[in-house]
Amino acid sequence: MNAKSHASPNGSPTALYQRIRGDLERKILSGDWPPGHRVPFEHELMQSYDCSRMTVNKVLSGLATAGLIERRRRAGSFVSRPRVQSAILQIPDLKAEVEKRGEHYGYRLLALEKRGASAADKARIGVALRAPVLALRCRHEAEGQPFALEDRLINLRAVPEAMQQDFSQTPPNTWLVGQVPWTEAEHRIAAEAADEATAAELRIEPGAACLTIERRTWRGGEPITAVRLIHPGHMYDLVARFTPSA
Amino acid sequence: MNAKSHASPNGSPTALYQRIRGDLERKILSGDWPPGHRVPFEHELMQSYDCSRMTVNKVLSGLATAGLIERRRRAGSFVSRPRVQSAILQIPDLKAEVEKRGEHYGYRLLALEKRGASAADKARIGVALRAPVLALRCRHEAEGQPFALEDRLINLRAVPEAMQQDFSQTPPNTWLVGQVPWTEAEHRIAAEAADEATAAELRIEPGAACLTIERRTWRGGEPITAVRLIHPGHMYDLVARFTPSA
DNA sequence: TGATCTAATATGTATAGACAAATAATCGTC
DNA sequence: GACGATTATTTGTCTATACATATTAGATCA
Repeated sequence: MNAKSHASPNGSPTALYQRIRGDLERKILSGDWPPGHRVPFEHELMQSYDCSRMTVNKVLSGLATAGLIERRRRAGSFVSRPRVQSAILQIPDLKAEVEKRGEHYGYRLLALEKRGASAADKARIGVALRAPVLALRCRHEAEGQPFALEDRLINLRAVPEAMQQDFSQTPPNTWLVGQVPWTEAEHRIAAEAADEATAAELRIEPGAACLTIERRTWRGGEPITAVRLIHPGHMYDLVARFTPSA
Repeated sequence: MNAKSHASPNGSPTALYQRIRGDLERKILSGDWPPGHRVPFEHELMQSYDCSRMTVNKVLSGLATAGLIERRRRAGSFVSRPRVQSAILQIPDLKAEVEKRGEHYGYRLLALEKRGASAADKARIGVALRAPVLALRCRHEAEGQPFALEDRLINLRAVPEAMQQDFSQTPPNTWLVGQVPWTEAEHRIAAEAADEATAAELRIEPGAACLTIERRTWRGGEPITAVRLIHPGHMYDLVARFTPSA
């Protein structure tokens, strides 16, 4: 028996694997199979679809790593309990984002300093006291209007190349993305009132609501960078979308 | 030759698949293999690890669906270009979250109305004009202190059971999670100043910075619910974490 | 030179069979 | 009925093989 004999009956060229996966996903996501429902055993599925166990196994393990089902030996596979409420949060590259909307992107370096890490720096980025760090503060603009303040700390032990970079031209944001690989990241999102300095630099009223995003990244436990982005709350929305089934 | 002969040399019981995957992931995430680098061919890996092609194929396809590599027939597999900056945003179940911290959770239903969808409702949740919706507003408290205002619209055509539910006891939040499966969600995060009513209900100063999260969910294109959560900005942080390698 | 055809190659999908490991169910014993 | 050992079932992993399919590099030809 050869693989071709399993092309779907209607002649569509979809792989059998995809077809089974789609069928099961639909049953689960439609609520047809509620959480806790037992998915057919592998040997039942191989009969239904007239295929080998490897094929249905691949489908079921895939669904398991995607979190749609849970599998227990001897017991079977079960539709997972209520989905965790999670979403993919896209942290945009500001320059690319602005230009994608056809607006003119502007950038201004406000301050740059190489220094030994202070106690505050240490708390923020997690390097040793007096370890070399690069601190910079800059402003992003769209059509001449400030829309984000970036306050960044870079661990120079992890990213020594940062010293060679001319940050008066390239935003650190844009440079670091794609330059330095990371393995872990943490984000913290909060709303705060703008203080005097921030308000002046963003050209908004002191006390106005701002959306702040703090982001820290590591590579194998070593801190890379910590950044704090302050957006005027009214002009910036973060949109996160989630659709199951990669 | 049997499967057992591939137990890792040091006697660890890890599956060969896991070991290969770990090895390759480390190479990629450490930056050892930079973006664009060609991963060894399947036949090369099967020689290195002395295993069958199916095994390395499973590893490589896994890495591909995880987005770490890209595969091209005849050309080979390549480490992906700079990772998209995305993160898993955990939208917590408020009640569970508060109780997890050992604090007393309180809840108060402020308003509940069944009505035909207004134009505003239509814009917000996407149902037809005058379609039946359930609108409710409630407050979440931790240790007696308000920390979130929930303003929700439920599409009664999609979730008729909502009418039977006693929302003066159970937060809609908690009830909907795990009750109604969904396939798509959209989140919008912004900072806003509290208006008079909001400030009174949250017991904060009018104009204080608030973190608002809007969330809309669908099931197969049909709107389920739209919710707006308003948090006093100072007391609520959202933490999102990302670690590659499911 | 440039376009086109051809063969080689790497991945994509699938099969059938094998043994390992975990665990639910059963049976036997006290 | 409670407890413990045994058995059966299901998933987890792996092998060796096969053919399909996309794509590239090289050969061929206009």
